[in-house]
Amino acid sequence: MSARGRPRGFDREEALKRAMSVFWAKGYDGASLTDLTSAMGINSPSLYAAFCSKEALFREAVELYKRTQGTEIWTSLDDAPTARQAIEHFLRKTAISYTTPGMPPGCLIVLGALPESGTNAAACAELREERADNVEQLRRRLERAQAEGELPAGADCRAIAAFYATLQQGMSIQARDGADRDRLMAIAEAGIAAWDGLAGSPSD
Amino acid sequence: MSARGRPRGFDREEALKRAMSVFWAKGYDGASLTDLTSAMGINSPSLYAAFCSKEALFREAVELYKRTQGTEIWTSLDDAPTARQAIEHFLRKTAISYTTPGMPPGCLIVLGALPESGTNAAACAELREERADNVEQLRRRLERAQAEGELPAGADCRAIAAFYATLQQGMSIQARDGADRDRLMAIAEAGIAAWDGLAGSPSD
DNA sequence: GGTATTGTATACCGATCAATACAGAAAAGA
DNA sequence: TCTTTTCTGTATTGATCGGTATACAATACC
Repeated sequence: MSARGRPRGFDREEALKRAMSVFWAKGYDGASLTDLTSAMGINSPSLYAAFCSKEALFREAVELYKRTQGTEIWTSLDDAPTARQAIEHFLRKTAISYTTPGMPPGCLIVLGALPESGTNAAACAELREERADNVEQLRRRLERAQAEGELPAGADCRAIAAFYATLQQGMSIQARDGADRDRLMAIAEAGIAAWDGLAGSPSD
Repeated sequence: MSARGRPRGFDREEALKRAMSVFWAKGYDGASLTDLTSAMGINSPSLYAAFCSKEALFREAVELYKRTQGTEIWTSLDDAPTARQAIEHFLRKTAISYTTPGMPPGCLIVLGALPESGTNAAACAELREERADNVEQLRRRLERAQAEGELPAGADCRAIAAFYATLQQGMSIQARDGADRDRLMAIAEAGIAAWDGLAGSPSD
């Protein structure tokens, strides 16, 4: 690696981690450069030299978030032997992840940038795509269960996937509103109790 | 009425209606005074003379929203003869209200101001209280059903209420993400299909 | 008409926004 | 040592933020 010139005086990964926390807590628009730089312990020129722009920094923060936060929510989807167990893990891990001590409540992907809410067209579009991806992951797991005979052929996997994704997104708002882990877990358990009604009798 | 002085040159109610639309579409922080005044067709001094401040205008906009938008969602709660039918109406009216043509998708109460997301401590607190009120309304209806014997004595009304409120809040995000009425209705139907699992076997 | 009262339009306030110009500091290569 | 390269701190950019001072216009009361 060509390490010409003055070496960087801060840990890029650590600074990114702190930027992620700020975006997570305040959203893209709510996180000012002053918020970011003071949390990262650097000045704005250093931020722009290392991350190009607020938007690029946000993109990297989202990548870091996906890589490090609540990963078990999605890995357990495919690992669980049945779709029912997959959904159980999905909801319970969500309840736990959204109330991690020392971390902002709720999910960066869900709360980080609502569409049409600000100047952040790119950030909005990126998060919306992530959310759409999440619904797809759920749908694929349910269709697998359908192929394996766990779900009846008539089950509307698309609707059930949207249902659980919607519930999870609502849990972000609940967490942000102050719901503690027990309260979130009770919602998760209700979602699990809902499974039989959904898997058994698909809506017409 | 003391109509001393120069009469107001615009319709206050109409201007408030337009302000509500702007807040609804962009949220408290996302709605700039320029957005508001240009939508309302007035200049900022007129806005401040009529509504005192952005925060007070937002408060009035929220009141107007509660008074005019999706009222059937909540009136049908008490009107429906059974809790099951109440929840059916609740979810279906939500799907319809959140995708009203010509109106911003989703709900102002849910999307208007996320906690910790900006400079709007008062606006956040107000909306959070509204959301908590909504959960309470659901809980009261379920407890009534419990008293009437529709729900078993062991049912966790608080958890079921939180579950449906959470689902509804998630539907706001789905709507804002572009889900059309059919898609939202499919989620609502899934929520209805979930009822039996919830009402029959309360989570331990 | 004259005065008091109230609304409107223009132009502006200090603060903050995201983003940079610039100069000095710290390293590598010659 | 000297040049080149890159990073850092200070100070600043133009734009926009929510909110107003001021002058003028339009009405009611007298």
